[in-house]
Amino acid sequence: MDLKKTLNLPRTNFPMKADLSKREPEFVQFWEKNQVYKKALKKRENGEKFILHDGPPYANGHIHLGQAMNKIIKDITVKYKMLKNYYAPYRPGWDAHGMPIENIVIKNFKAEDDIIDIRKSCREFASRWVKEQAKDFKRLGVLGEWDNPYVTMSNEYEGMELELLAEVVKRGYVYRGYMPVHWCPSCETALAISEIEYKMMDSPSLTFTMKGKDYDVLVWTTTPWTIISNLGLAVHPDFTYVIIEADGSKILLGESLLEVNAENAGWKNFKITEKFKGKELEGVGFKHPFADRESAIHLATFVTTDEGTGIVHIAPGHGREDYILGKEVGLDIYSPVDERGRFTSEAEDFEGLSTDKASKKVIEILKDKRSLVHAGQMQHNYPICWRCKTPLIFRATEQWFISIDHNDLRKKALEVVRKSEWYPPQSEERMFAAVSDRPDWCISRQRKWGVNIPAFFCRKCGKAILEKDIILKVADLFKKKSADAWFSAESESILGKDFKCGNCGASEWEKGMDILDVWFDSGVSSFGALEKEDWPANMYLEGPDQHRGWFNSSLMLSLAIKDTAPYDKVVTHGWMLDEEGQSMHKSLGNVTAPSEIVEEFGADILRLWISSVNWSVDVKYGREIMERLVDAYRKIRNSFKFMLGNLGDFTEEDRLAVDELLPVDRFILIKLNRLIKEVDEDYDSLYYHKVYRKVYDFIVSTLSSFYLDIIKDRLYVESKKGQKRRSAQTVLFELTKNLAIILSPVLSFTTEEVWQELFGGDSIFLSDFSEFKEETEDDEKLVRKFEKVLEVREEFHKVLEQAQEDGFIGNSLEAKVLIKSGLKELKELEAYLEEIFIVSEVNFVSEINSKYSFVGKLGSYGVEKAEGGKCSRCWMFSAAVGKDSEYETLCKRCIGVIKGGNFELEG
RNA sequence: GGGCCUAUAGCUCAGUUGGUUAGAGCGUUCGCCUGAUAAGCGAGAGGUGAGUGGUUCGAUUCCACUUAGGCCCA
Repeated sequence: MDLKKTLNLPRTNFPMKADLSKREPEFVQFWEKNQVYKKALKKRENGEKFILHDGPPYANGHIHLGQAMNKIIKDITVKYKMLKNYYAPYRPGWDAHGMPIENIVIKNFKAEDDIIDIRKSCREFASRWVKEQAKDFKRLGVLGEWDNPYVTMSNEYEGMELELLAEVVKRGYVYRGYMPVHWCPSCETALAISEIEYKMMDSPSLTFTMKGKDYDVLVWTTTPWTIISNLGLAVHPDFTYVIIEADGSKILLGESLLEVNAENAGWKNFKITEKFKGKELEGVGFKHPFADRESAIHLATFVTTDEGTGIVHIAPGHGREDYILGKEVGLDIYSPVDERGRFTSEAEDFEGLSTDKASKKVIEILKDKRSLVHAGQMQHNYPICWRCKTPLIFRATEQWFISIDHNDLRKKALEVVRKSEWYPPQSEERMFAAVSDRPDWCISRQRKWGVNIPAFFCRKCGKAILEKDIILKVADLFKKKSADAWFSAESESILGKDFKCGNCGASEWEKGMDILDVWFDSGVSSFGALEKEDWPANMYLEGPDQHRGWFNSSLMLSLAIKDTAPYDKVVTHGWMLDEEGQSMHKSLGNVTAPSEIVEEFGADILRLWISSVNWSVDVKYGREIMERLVDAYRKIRNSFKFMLGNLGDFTEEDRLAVDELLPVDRFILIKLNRLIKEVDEDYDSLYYHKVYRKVYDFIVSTLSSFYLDIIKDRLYVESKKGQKRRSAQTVLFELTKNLAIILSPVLSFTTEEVWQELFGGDSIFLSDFSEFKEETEDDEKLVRKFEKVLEVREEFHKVLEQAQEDGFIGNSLEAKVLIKSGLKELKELEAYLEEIFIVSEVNFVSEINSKYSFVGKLGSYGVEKAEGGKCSRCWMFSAAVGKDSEYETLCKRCIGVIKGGNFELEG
């Protein structure tokens, strides 16, 4: 008889080779076909709600790694909550309006083309990428309402957005302001904060004097053209200023900047004649270097002594701080520059000049007037347009703003920040700072692709109106026909025939052509995407840039509209970096696309990686990291394969009761139980890398290198349906089932595969998260006992290793072990020590004289050759081998199994 | 320049209120097995805790500065 065939060797269809990139799409189909997302929701429809509101990615290309990470973390979170029987819907969204799309699309159009055609093209472009990205995300295993996402360009959304704008207007937050904004003279538009880049550039750096009654003042600027609009000067109230006499002039400047300016100016002999505190200078007036007016000194704490003269030139139309100070002290907002960056007739002599040319002319004039003291160059981090890379100017324009301080909005927002939950905790400070510092929100854009602001302008006097009732009318229109309807709408039909200008009484109106800032689009997403009863969301989960972005815009609009925050908890993950810790940039060539990873390794590896890192800080991606993950994945997969292989003849009904289990089997169940508890808590705390670490270590240390190794003997050799084997199988069943469940939020594909192999039928996501069972005192005792014995095992391994390296023995079954130890735990488990050590015999002795020995902390150990013959079936050595006349090569145990017919022939 | 953050073995992570020789897993090296086999088991090597200075009897842990890097802002 071929004895090998009488063994119960593992058998399973679960392949060792995962072939993830090929087989994962089949599971995506399986989930879709079986409507797993819907069923999973339905199952928990009466459960407590957990609403994770999706921040909309921008629909202009395939997803990048950061977005993949974001969606995977969300998916893990939602799936965990789902398994815990929360009602946890996940409705993805997309941001579809905005400049990047417009810029790409517009390349196919000419200047004279119809805006409706351009917008149609934008819409098509965005639709296409919404579909592509949905595919990308689904491929990652993300479950959600993919057939019903919210998209900011849908008619419904565009209409809703205007309804909310109407509410914001009604509540008095929106004003028409004349304020300096970053302006791109090339694109002829105001830019949002997020549309500005910075670049080191050469700037002029000049100092010039302005004449006063008793002394002159030395002023510094890096933008000479703004001197045209100079209306004031600023000093720091606490700095010390001096008047010096140099080359026959009396000049005021900051004391700490005296030396550097003296050197620049080439003053040979100078002396300080007077000293002031900045605050003593308030109100002192100086003549503009060439215009016929005076500029007075004001106090401002933004003045620094890093560079310049300590005296800052103020042009309220061309700088934010200048504007704020100007407003405070009552200066005009003077900005004689048109949309192309050219001076208007208001600027008289400079009319028609670009800012660059005006700068040159200003310098010439200063020279002529002997006002220029020093002209140099400096490197400056200068704002440029993200699209055309042209340097930006600050230009005061008429724009629509949301007042951040109206109705105590900022104060309320800061209170809400304190009340909301932030993870990681430092995120709260960051958000607090972002809300504290933000200026009023400029919500209008001079672009084509977006939701139009339904403002009207009086043709006679230019008065602008933006009123609630009118907006609501237009909102209805948008809901039916999309925002495109704005272009064909007749002013008269919206406003009514006799709508008169409150200012001049005229009744002819022109539609405004501005669109809303895209941050307004996404800022109202909580209203657009969530059912009323799901509002506010339990959680927002985005990258760190959203403190200034979506976390902020969403908060402001929710407070303005509903007086409450849109979220209870805000979770931030880190930024995606390359192997060296540098951020990924196309220009650096260190970008990795998620599709590359999915193609080469599989989505489950990507998911495993995300789960393995502490994503609350920045995350590094690299080749070695992935290779380690692949190794880890294989270990996990093979362990499942081994367990499934040994469950081929086992079903739930074959399970033994806990009190029928062998001690080591019970021990493992208790360890599994503890693991479940810890992992549950770690999921709940968002410590996903701890989940990974604990489960993986459990599989590696507790299972693979210990438990699975030692029970092979029982599984393979013992009676097929005997208690010893069933005891181990019972535990294998619990391990397989529960490890699959607790890993399913992470390894969604592989655990589904395991689940189907184990049970077949419904998806793993329709099951429940494993429950922790309270431990008894007996359990604790048993664990302590085994943990002691495991330490002994480790010590014993050292001597076994010596014997094997020396070639004294090969397989550990060739060994007989001598132990000298008084440890009571060891004695108590004496009957199981052969199994635990995987040797043929264990004897307790009072002295060890073996050639191979080791003295450990818990005992001394010796290894000798096992006595008796080797059983050709179970490979253990025993004196009984050869005693049976019928089965000469078998041991007593195996003879019993064979004679009793307690096996099935394999193969 | 400002705000917030990161820095522990090749990699990913632990290190509880400052207290013995800083741990784990992977990888690597060496060995065993060949009944989980493009698998399994064991043992060994590997860290000036980014750097400098300070507080302290004592610092990976607290403070300051520096360096490198990240996000946001100017």
